[in-house]
Amino acid sequence: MAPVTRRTAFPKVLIERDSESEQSSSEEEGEEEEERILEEEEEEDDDDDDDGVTTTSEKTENLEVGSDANRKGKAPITISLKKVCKVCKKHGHEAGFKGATYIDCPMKPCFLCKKPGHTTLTCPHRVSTEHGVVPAPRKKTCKPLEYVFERQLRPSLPSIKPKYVIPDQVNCAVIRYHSRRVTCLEFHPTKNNILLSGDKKGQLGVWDFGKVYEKVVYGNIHSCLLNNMRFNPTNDCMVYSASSDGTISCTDLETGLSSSPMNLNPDGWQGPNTWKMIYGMDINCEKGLVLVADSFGFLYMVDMRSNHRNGDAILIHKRGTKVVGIHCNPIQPDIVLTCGNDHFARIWDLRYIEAGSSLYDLKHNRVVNSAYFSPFSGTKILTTSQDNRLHIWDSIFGNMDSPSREIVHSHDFNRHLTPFKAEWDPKDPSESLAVIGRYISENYNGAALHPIDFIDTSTGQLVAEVIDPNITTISPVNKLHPREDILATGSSRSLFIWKPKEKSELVEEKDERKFVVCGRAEKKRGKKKGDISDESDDEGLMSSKSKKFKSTKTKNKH
DNA sequence: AAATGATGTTGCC
DNA sequence: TGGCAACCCTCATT
Repeated sequence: MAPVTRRTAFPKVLIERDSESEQSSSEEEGEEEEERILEEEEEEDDDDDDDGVTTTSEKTENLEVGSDANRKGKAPITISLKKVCKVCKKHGHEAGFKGATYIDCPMKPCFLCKKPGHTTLTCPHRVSTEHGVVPAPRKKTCKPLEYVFERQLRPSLPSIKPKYVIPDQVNCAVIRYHSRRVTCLEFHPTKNNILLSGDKKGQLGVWDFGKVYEKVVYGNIHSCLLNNMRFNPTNDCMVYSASSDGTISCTDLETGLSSSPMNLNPDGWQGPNTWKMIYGMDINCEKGLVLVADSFGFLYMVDMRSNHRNGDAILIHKRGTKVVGIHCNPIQPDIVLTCGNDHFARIWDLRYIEAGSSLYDLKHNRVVNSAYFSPFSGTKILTTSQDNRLHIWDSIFGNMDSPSREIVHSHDFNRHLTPFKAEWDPKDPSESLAVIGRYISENYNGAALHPIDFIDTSTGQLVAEVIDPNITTISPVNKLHPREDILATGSSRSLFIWKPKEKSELVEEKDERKFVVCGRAEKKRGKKKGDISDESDDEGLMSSKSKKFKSTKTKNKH
């Protein structure tokens, strides 16, 4: 199945319920113009605001609003003839959704690439994703050749770069499984159909998506944000979890019992200046250590045999700043990658670690949400930064002074979302495919949807953008299965399992997807639009799907 | 259907 | 250094 690319995606999806939805299609934009009643005259702002920004068509629109208001004869106080921008509060333009397309405030820098002078709609990185790719100084061209070189170093690589298999069809889902938004996901290391999920409330979910209906939620392990989970590499049923409550928990999935090998807030709440939160966590299996970092820049270690803290805390990032990620190198687990709010990702050698002993400091312009070594060789590093860029460092073909590639991508989250993290496909032998949810929405035939992007980090190209018309919320949490072609997504409070569509194309009328609805959503079954729980909606999904299949081949290049 | 609140990072003073 | 306001394409609830 040829993966879809941006701008050509899903042109044939028909969202049948959309006629009754709240967003008007682009033809109906006119009715969204509003009369603004203001208490003061704004006449003199006219020239300032319009300078170089407002187009003549906008002025015409303003006139129409005014005359429209006059016609209706509503003018109790003063009617401004202008639009007011919600973003910059200035007059003469508006920002916000027009149908399913968001119009940026022209006074602000581009929401995607953060550069001034244009808006997201006209951003070069949006029109062609390859504009977002900045090649390394020592890595100019010759992509196939690079692959040959890389193969010489790593003979296990297949002789031809394999084609990516993209899980792009929702196979099953648990709707509103958690009572708060999902914060992290983890597949079981040996049982292929078990997915663990953590949420903002600290609850741990265990879902058998093979049976779909089999699910458990543990509510008493943590008291707030469950930020990270790792399985004990020597014992499949033990899971370590890190939380903003300052504890590390170790939970036995067979008995449901958990212990707390570490608590960084033993004296309870003494105010925000002392409350420690744990975000980053990873396991060094060679040493049998759980590595953990807090929100004040310190690293801790927990011995897995004794289940007790080991040694002193070590300052690894700027004092007082949050460390959000830890990752041990897959080949040499003593080499550790950390990242945090001090705008750095840092590489350490666990054998000689002390404050300031980092081997490399990888500078970013903003907070670094995540940093991961590539899954097989560990020679590449993929980071996600709040400057709306993915960075790839390549220790063989590049150097560590600057990233060998920067890819502009919208993942600049607001505070209410779980941070986006680009993650490697653990099955891709070429160590180039990565998955990450997209913040900014795209207009897909009248629906504003937030896709999940598959990016070839070696070229910067968008390999696929995955959507389902029923997932209207942003999907910041994504995990690719370690062995199967499966993607798990956490979007708001729901979980989704995606599989490739090649099989469903053969049996297109037989939809085997299953949905389970939890919590309060059940009361609203069949009433609320966008709820994929009830049967009529599911049929709607199927019909839209089959229509999509019948016309997949048409390409309308933008 | 508009208002509300939860809430993290940043930059300015 | 700390306090505070601004940020502004969320989501679910009332």
